[in-house]
Amino acid sequence: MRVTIRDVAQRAGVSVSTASRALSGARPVGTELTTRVTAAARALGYRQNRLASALRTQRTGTVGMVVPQISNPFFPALVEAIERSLSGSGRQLLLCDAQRDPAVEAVRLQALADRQVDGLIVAPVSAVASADALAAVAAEVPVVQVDRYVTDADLDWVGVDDAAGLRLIAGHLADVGARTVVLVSAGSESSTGRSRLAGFGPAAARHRLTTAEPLLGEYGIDWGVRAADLLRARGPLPDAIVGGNDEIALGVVRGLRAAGVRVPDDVLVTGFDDAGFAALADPALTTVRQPHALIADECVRLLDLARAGGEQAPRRIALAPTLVVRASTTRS
Amino acid sequence: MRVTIRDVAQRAGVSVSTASRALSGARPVGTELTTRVTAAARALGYRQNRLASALRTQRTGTVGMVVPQISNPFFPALVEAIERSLSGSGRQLLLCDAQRDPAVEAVRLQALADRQVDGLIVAPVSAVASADALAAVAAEVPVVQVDRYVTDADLDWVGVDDAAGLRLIAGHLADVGARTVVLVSAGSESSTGRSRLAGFGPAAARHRLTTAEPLLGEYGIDWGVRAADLLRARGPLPDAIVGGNDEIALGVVRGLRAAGVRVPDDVLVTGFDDAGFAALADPALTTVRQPHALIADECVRLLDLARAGGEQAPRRIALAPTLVVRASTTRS
DNA sequence: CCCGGCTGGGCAAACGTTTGCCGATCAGTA
DNA sequence: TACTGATCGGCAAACGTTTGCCCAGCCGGG
Repeated sequence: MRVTIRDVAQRAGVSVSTASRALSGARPVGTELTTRVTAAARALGYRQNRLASALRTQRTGTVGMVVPQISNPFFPALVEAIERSLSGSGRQLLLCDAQRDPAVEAVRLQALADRQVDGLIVAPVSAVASADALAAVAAEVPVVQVDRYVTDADLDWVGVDDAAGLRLIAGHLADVGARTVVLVSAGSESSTGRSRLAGFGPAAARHRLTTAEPLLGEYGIDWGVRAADLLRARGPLPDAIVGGNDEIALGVVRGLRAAGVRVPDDVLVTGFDDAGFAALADPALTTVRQPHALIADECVRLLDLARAGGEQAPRRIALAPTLVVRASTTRS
Repeated sequence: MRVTIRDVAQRAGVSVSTASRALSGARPVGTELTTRVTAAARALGYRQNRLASALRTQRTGTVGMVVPQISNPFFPALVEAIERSLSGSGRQLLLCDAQRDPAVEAVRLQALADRQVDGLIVAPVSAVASADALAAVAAEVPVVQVDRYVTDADLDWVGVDDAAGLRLIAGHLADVGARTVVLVSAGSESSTGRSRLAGFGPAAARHRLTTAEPLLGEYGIDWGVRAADLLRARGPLPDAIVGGNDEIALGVVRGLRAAGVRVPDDVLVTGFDDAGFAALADPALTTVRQPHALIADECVRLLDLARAGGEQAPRRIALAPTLVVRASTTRS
């Protein structure tokens, strides 16, 4: 049988309420009693039953998170950052995987809400198919979207400033002498695909880069490989290929290589996200690093704000990324 | 105010206990009442408060997991598998990151125990420094170790059969004509380092491979790079280099490349784990794939067993890996 | 007609906390 | 001395469930 606050109170010779107050500091308790209670607690090895506490206070000290797929290397980094950001205030992360399926995602969201999490951080699987479940759960508990967002829902969002990232890339490519660039990215099912596409044109124009028609598929290495072929079939290659994320970029590199095109000697390639393997790939990938820690902090801050402040206009926070130059755009 | 079982009972015109029994099926309830209760629950959109339920039943339907570092690409795959395995029985995973620090790990373990998780799945940070905290928490809740284990604690463990993995690698290397091999792995702080070292010699001998003195450092790409240099300094390279995990192997490839040694043309390299980037690397890495799903299922099974069966001798379950042959050992 | 057993509904007590309220004690002031 | 207010301990009621126990009703057997 675990030791309860009742045992502590008994050993300290005080009432349960006094013990509770002495331990939690909810109200001042005489110094002598306080020491007696804390001594008793230590002696007995008392540790609070968070469940009972949560039932009473309506606060679990737990934040739920749902990611589309944890094995997608972008998310572990984010999870880690959020876990760290939360642990600063003694909270825990309850993590779920949506298995890339909006139906699974809906179940997970409900399960987390049933567990009375204090807040929910969600990277929605789909910009449209995830909307209903997200809206439903947002009615019960503060929700912050991260990385991706659903359309038609007035929910907070925190992510990277895609336009800024593309400006960084365009600037860098211009610096190393590229004149013509083409974007290979994901289509508009995901919000990031949409905004990276939107940001590309202006960024290129700003640095006087000539662009060709973008190739839009899906985030994934396979699409990158295929896009490389399509690109070669289209005629002479551009000076640089801008990948919508690191996986696409890596696929492009692989596809070009298979055809005897060398990176970076014949064509430059850039990624987006700075997922773990971007540095490990060969050639190491020039990319744009998402500010994980900042994103995480911002998510947590918005959750706290939502709890404190009640209803407000949804906030959309786009944080500035940084450029990471590696071998894939460095001519030796 | 959320709708409680009380509201459901009221609307159905029955007592709270009947409502509870009708919904949970804990005891048979007349068919008419059952339908009335379920109809009321649906109409009101009732969803059980898991906290209250857990407080009463002493079962949270939540399993805690602590990993050394979620951004280490091996763990997301494991987390995903375990999450999936648990969701089959309607349970949730409460994930924590130990930030590679036994002290943080201890805090996380306690925090999970305080939240009354039904079980704990832990990949200990350190074979020795993690032992005390793990033993302490194991006194309160069933614990299963995964991947790594601590010495001097009688706790269940589930992981991969390192010896079998090395036999697969040795056999494959012998098949492709290698005669001399050397192991580059991690030292004995981690249990896997120890057992992979132990398995290497016999596996090589079985396939009549000549071995040289192993190089032992730590899991990580940097050590691989350094080891490649050490190896070259030592004299003529072996036919094949066996990495203790994929990161080391990739580091070795990089180190060799930098010195103008080609993989696989000049020397073969293998990894271990089949982390996500192993397939993405260039050359794609021949490696041994951990059976994530099996490991996950086994962890969950052991936890359930521990809850049901009470105290028993600790079980150590080593599951057979499979060989994945890729470019790093394929001479064209 | 009586009795025993079974079915199924409801009361109320838990689970381990927190907290509103009451009242006791004590110091300070008139 | 009496009164006021502040300080602080304790009682007991919550939080939302589940479940042990009791009891009513009913059926079948003797």
